Amino acid sequence: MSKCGRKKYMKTNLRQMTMETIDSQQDGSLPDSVAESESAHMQMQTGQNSIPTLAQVSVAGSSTGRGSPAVTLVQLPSGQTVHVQGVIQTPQPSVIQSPQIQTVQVATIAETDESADSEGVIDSHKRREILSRRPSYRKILNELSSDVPGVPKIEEEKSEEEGSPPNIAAMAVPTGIYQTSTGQYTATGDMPTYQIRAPTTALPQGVVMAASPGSLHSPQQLAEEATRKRELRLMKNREAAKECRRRKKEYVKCLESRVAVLEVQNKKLIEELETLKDICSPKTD
DNA sequence: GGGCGGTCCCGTCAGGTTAC
DNA sequence: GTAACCTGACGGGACCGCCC
Repeated sequence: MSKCGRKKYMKTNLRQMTMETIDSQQDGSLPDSVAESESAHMQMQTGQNSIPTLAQVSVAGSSTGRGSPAVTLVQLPSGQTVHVQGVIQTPQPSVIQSPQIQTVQVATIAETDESADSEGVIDSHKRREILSRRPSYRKILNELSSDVPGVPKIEEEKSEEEGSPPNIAAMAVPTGIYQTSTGQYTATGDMPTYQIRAPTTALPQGVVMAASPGSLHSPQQLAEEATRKRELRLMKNREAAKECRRRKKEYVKCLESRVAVLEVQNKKLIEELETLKDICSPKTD
């Protein structure tokens, strides 16, 4: 396999992994609505399907308020009711909660309502859903940031006329944003290069933004105009690609931190389950 | 030192999405 | 309807570490 072939193979794998992560969250495996079924969630998280129903769990009241700890009423087999403060305190939106979820839900409703539709139409819709592009990283993260205080908001890119000089790739990168799980980005290799690198994207000095089409007469002028337009388009696309990659990095980093949080939550839930088991189990003296 | 694998970043293209 | 924007995919270069 050639080098490029390898790279594509790895890139494809990475993409698949990312999409699998997204899928696994979109299919409801994350505690988006813990308050709805905490007992079921506990079993799901621990993977112990054989555990008999030890106690009936209900959540008292606090599911609507963000930040307020949920008090869980645990009804023991003996009839005794125990107040347990849950580990999960707020229904937290998934990191990749996005309009796409809504789209799928709408599609589901539509399918239900219009059950007389032909399967072909439904299939084409489903295919469309599957193939449709995800919302942009900025959109996803900005929606997140509006829900979750800890999530940084991706800044709107400032246009050159109002922002930094165009020949400096000044990006509002939070400290440590490039630190991945492997820590490779923290090395002094790539980051400074990324920030300091003088862009090769600046338009040639002679390139004017646009000439009025009416003033173009000769084929040479038309060709020059076409060249200018192409260079302008390439330059914009270059910048857009950079910005897109930056957002993607931020998005991935956000996912990673989300995973870390969920792992901690999961661990606490397991501990809580063990505690409840101890409480509920008959004492063998 | 040179080859090789792994990783990262970049520019470009193509095609989908969005805004007007 | 279309220009502008966004992003996946591709090809390529650079860098680093390992092995011979």
